[in-house]
Amino acid sequence: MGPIQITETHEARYHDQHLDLDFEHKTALLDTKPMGLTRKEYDLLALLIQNAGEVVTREMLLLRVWGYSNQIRTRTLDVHIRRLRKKLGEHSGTYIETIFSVGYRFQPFRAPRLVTMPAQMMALGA
Amino acid sequence: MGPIQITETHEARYHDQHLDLDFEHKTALLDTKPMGLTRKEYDLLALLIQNAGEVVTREMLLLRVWGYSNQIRTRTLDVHIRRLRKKLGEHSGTYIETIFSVGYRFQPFRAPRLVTMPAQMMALGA
DNA sequence: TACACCTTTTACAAAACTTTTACAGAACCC
DNA sequence: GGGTTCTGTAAAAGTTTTGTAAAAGGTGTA
Repeated sequence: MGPIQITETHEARYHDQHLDLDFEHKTALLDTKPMGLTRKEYDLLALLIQNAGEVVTREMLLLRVWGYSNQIRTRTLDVHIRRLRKKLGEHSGTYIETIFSVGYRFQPFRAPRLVTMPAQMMALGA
Repeated sequence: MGPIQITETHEARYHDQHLDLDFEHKTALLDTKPMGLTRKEYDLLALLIQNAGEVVTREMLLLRVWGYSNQIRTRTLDVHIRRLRKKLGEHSGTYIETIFSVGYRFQPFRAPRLVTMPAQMMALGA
């Protein structure tokens, strides 16, 4: 397999049907209304969005948002995720996905979405 | 930010008519849909695929996926194989082969299947 | 200092995942 | 065929991880 070219483009904004982030001004709008995110909440959401579609590990989130190096045991990430989801309201389930024992993933809004079912349901052939 | 050059030394992906594994991102797609594998399920499938066409012994699987050294009696490998087969759906028979008293073998899709031979002879490379 | 607001921890509940158990069925060997 | 060993399977039991509410701890500011 040959060399891979990755071109990193740092978009200045994220935009979809409901959500707008301006990374330069650090503002977040949900259905045109300011989300009222705190600093940490914004940082967390921004990092997830900048990796939209990919899993971001807990380790990475704790490192990049909190500056925590490995092996620190804390639930603060979970609490912030919860508050983010709350502020995302009815869309939270559409946007922020939990990857068990790994981290979280932001999925851009685009209905209909590919299913990501809990593994056990899949195992049961649901 | 400019382009980044990454030179791959090992295969980073497996791909055939139905199945796609990205070993770097640890994702598995079956007919373009996420398989929803758990960590152990993924590790198991990845190890089999990385030895596609060859028998991987129970001993090796238990060592590499579970860290179990020899002489541990457990059925967890069998249970995980079963769950993998379930998630592989209709293709499971095509992909995962049981080698009696030896282990399992992953066969890439469309690989011509060798004639059924007493399993142990095959395992010995007969 | 007192207040308002944000962050982190604590403690427990709930969910997801893994392993064991128990037995049925298949493969193997005479 | 009959005995033995191994694998397939469902379900129970066990473990780990995440979700949540509430309390405690910080930080900035009037």
